[in-house]
Amino acid sequence: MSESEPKRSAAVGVRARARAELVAEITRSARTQLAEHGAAALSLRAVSRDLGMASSAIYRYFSSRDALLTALIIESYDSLGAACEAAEALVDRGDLLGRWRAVCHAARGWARANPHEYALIYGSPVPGYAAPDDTIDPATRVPVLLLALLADVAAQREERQVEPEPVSPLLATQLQAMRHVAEVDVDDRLLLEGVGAWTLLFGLLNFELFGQFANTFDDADELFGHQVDAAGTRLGLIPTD
Amino acid sequence: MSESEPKRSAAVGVRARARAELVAEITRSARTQLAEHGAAALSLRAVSRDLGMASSAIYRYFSSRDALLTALIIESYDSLGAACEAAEALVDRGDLLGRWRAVCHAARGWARANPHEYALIYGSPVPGYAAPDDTIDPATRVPVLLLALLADVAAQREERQVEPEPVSPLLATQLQAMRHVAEVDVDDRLLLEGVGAWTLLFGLLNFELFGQFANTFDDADELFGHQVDAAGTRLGLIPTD
DNA sequence: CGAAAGCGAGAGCAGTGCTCTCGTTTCGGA
DNA sequence: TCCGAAACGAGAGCACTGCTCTCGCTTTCG
Repeated sequence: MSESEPKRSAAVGVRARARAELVAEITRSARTQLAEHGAAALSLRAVSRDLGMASSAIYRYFSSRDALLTALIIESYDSLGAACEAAEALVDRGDLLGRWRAVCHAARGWARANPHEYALIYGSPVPGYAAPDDTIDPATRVPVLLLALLADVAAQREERQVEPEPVSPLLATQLQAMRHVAEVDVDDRLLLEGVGAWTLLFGLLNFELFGQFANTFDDADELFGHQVDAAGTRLGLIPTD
Repeated sequence: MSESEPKRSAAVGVRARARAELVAEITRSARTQLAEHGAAALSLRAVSRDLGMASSAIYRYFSSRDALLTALIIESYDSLGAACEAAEALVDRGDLLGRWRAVCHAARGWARANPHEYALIYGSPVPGYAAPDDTIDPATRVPVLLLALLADVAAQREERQVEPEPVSPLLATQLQAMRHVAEVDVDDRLLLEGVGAWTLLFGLLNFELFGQFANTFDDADELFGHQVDAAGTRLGLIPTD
């Protein structure tokens, strides 16, 4: 536990400290490269040149290019999640539609400001790439945020009677597992509507950022706002309360 | 295959014929590589080795790796479009929900059968890559198919009065441009609903194929069917007619 | 104090996209 | 029919990549 007798009390150890700093510097340089030229152009050698060290030295800190990419993926998920959470937290808790809108527009704002990071996490995965377990937690931040919102929707309209959606055993199990992730209680119907809204949100972002809207909705501001509001209506969110 | 017609042969030219064949062989080999290892692993040198020719010779037929990729993109769009069109054509014209379902499930079937091709056209684009004009036409096959479906929806329910959706001038212009692509007449409200359905469809496919549903909807069959039917309901499609 | 582990540099390997040159083959106009 | 021009394939070469291995040096720790 405690090293209570360091002769020369060198805190955490000069080597460990240097290591942490170098890991941070490497990811910082890599993040810059990612933002400027995209994940495909991320080069370990370019990072090493940027830091003035031999390319082989990078491997003391990241076992492979994929490992570095994984670190960037985690950072990106966290960055997006933080942006959405921050925007949503600013809205009055009772304004459910406002909270939904805030999440959507924050996600879009982040994606447009960081297109390469967005493509890294929501675009085509690298062929041989298997997402390590470290990535699934940050990846769930936005879904968890939406699940909490759904729970508040369910709570707010609890007096109204909703007839249950008939779902198959498999789908029911999957929905139950989804509830378990965020520890919320939402009926099947609303949960399915939420999955649809979540999917639509990132479908819109994919189309806009990956060029599928090109030549038609080059300016997707209003289309996005309309679709988000329509999805909000489907979730039972009403303008003011 | 008789070469006893010197005039015809001369007209086509042995060299032009060889060229066309080689272009076809190169794309065939490249398509195999793409299907097996993904776009990132597509190597001009590997293609040249596969065909038993020097790597530099490839450049007589494709000016760059990107040019080859563009050919594969066009092929993929056409393949997906053809699959959807074929499936949709099998359904009775009056069964609008059936046609919508057919398109969606055909798209999903194609995407799952050709995941790398799907990632190539609906995943993150190559950073410096600008889609040539040749690609936009094949890319519109599925949207055009859906627009035709929407037009039939509008025609079938023409008696029912729909109050117009208030849209801004910009959005109205964009929707008008969209109508122009497929030469159909669909009111703003239905058109917006159609864009949402189209976006949701590929949002679902992206999530499923790119791993966002992992650990939750590993088997997305029923979720997909449910979301597709829900979108169909929103479009005003009813089970049977 | 001395062995062990961590570290950085450099050389090297196999692979990539792409360019250039150099003979050869084919085409098309005179 | 002939001959210059264009198309072509092969090979060498350049600059770059991820990654491995070895070799000294330094920090750590028993």
